[in-house]
Amino acid sequence: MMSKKCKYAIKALIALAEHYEQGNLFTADISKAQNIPKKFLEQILLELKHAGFLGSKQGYGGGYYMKKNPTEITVADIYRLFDGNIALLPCVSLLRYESCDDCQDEAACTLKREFAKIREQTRLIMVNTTIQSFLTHEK
Amino acid sequence: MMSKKCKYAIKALIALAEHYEQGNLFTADISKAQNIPKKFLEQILLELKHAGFLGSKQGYGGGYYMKKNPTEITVADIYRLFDGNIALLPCVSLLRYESCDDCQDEAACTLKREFAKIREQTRLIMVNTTIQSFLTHEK
DNA sequence: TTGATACCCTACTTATTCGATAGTATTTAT
DNA sequence: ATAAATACTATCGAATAAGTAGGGTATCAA
Repeated sequence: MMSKKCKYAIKALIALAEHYEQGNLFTADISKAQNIPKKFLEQILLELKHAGFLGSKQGYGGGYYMKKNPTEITVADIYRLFDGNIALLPCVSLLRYESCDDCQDEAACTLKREFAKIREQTRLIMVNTTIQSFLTHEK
Repeated sequence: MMSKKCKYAIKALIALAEHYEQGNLFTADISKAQNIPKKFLEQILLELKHAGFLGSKQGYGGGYYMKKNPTEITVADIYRLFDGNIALLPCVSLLRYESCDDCQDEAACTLKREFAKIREQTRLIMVNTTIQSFLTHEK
C-alpha cells in the first residue's frame, strides 16, 4: 500500500495535468476539489516542485503548474519520491541498493534472484504508467 | 519494501522447505542459520503455524515442519499475512477492498483503473513465485 | 504603500507500526 | 523430576505517517 502522501501527490498531479500549459492552479482549489488537507498539500506540492515536476508563481494570483510533460512523469517516479524503493528488499533495489542487515553472505543469498524478478516486473508496470495514463479516457 | 518480519518468514520457510517431509527443525537452529533474533522468530513461526503453513511438535525434541507443500505457498500469501495488501490503494485490493478516506465519488475516481492494472501485474508475479521457486537452482 | 493573497519553510504533535525483548505457561522425551 | 522445546501475552523504544501550527516572503491591486 502506498502512503496517503503519495496518493495525494498523484491526485494533485492529475489535477494539474488537466490544465497543462493553461496557467496555474491554487493550492486551495486543488485541496477542495481533491479533498486533501490544505497544509499537507502545500508540503507535497513543494516537494514536487523541488523534484522538478512542478513550477510555481508566488504572490497574489500565484499558484502551481505542470513543468514536465505529464507523459514523462511516471508512477514509479512519484512512488520513489514519497514512499521509497519499489523493490521489496534493499539488496535488489535498482537505484538505491543497500545490503540487508541480516545477510551474511550476499553471494549465497537464496532470495535475491526471485525478488529481483519481482522488482523488475513491478518496476516495468509502474514506469509504464504515467500521469497522462490517468487522463486518457479509454478502456 | 517488505517488513523484516515478512522477509524472516520467507527465509524460515525456505529453510524448512529444504527439510520438507524430513522431520522438524528447532527455532534455535533456524535462528542461528538465518541470523534472525530467536524470540522474534518464535512469533513468526507461530503465525505461520496458525495460518496453516507449518505444523509443530511441542516438548523435548519438538520443532517446526512444513505442513503445506512448498509449491503451494506463494510470496503473495506470505506478504498478505505479514505486510497486508498487495494493491497500492485499498479500493483496488482484490481480497480486502476498502474505500479510500478521501474519495468522495468512487465511480468517478481517476486512479482506480490504472492502479487496478498495477495491482494485477504485481499480484501475478507474486502468486507465481512460490517457496519452491527459491529452492530450484536454475537460472 | 499597504494590505490581501498565495507560496515557502521549519517545527511540532499524535497515533500507529516496526522490530524486537521479557517472562510465563505448557508439553514431552528421558 | 527435569531439561528441552514450543505457546502465548505483554511490554518497549525508535521510527514513520499523517497531519497542524505558525510564521516568513513574494506579488499585485487598489
